[in-house]
Amino acid sequence: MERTKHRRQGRRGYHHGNLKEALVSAARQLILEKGPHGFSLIEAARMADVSPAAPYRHFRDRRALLAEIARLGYEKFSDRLETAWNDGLPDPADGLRRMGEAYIDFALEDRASYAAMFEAGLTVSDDEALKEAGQRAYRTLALATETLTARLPEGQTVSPELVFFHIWSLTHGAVTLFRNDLQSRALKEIGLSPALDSGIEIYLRGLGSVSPGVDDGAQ
Amino acid sequence: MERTKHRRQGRRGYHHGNLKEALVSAARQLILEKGPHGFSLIEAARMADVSPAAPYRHFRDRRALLAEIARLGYEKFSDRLETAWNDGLPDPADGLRRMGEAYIDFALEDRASYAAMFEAGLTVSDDEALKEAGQRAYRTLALATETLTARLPEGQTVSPELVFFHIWSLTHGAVTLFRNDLQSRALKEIGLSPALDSGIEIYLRGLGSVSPGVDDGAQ
DNA sequence: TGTACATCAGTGAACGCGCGTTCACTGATGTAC
DNA sequence: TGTACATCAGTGAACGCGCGTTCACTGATGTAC
Repeated sequence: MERTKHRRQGRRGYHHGNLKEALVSAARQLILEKGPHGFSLIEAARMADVSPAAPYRHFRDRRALLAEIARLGYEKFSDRLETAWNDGLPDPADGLRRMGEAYIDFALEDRASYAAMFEAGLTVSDDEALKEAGQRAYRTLALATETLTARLPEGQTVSPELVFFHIWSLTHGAVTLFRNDLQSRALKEIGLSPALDSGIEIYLRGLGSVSPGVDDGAQ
Repeated sequence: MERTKHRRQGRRGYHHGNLKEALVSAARQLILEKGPHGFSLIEAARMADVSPAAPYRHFRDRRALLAEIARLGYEKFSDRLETAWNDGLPDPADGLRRMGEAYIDFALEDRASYAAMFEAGLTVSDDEALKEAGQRAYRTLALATETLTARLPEGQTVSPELVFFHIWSLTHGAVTLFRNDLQSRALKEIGLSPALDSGIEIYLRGLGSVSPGVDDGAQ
């Protein structure tokens, strides 16, 4: 088995067929195992049962593959966030809560993409398409917080940028700490999503967009 | 100059004198430039003007040097947090605010150590001393949130672990996003410390430990 | 339907590189007497 | 104060490794006629 090296186990022959996707998926798996800094193009090629030179037919270099994974991640991420936001209906606070959940779901389901997006050290200048995909996600998050702050009760004025920063920090931080096992046993049992949710709840109450002491924030 | 390689420019001769510290400090600089995954033992040795084998007189391997940096970082971090907390006087909320600032200050002043502590992928099982240093910082943070939740007004009950998680997530997330340039121009001008501070303020208000609408939380 | 040919998507060998680590060694230092 | 010697903290050469990337090449595919 091992010695009949090219006996098309999954391959169609000389041409792979959809090597690009196969490399992306192999890379994702490697990132999962070793982090975005540990993954290697050669190993991804090996996983796709292809020579080390083959990836260069589809990606300029190592970073380009990483950037592609990040880009695809941002697109999927944006889709989910937009769906969750649902134009802020019936209430911006509800939308925000749903986005928090969607954020967490994505980060946990697709750890590899999330890592490529936020831990790979890619820069906006790396890739135009990546930049645009990132901006789309950014705009979605920003829209939500702007809507929320615009509808705050009178007397309450907080800069939307600040609210954006707070909520995103809380969410991103929660994901990071949770993934790195930097939290208590008690918290593990509660689970990430409810733990973050209660944090957003408390924050929104502090903001004044939810009546204090009331669980369901629709008003 | 360049060719008279060993004409003691900072070196005392065959023996370095305090190579261990020199390596730690060189490694910190490298981590700053390339991140904890990019630093190499050989390059640190080169910076300390020493042969590639020399570090092995002081560190078991590459990870051990990284772990030492993380350990030293945790100690300094804990010192600062404990000072900031000041036994929760005059008020736990004040202590928490000061800790937030101390946290940010440390993370910004000593980016390299912070990266070694939270981004190097070191595990608790890597090193007993590292584990203990980390636990000390952890306990300090936990003590603060426990004290805070214990003194919450009647009717307000939130698990201390949750509060711990929220505040730490917010803080860690803020640091991470800020350092990775993932925030708006407006926010950069405000600065990290005030931006986080206002986030903690809002959260505490939501918790009920600060009267709503009042800036100074002493009651 | 068959053939010539351009193009595409692979191969596999090779390169140079920097790395982590080991090894036998040796110069410097400190201590016992 | 001087000497013998153990120990410490370096040297420098070498190893094997996996990596990113390039190159001339070639098999497979699709298209024009």
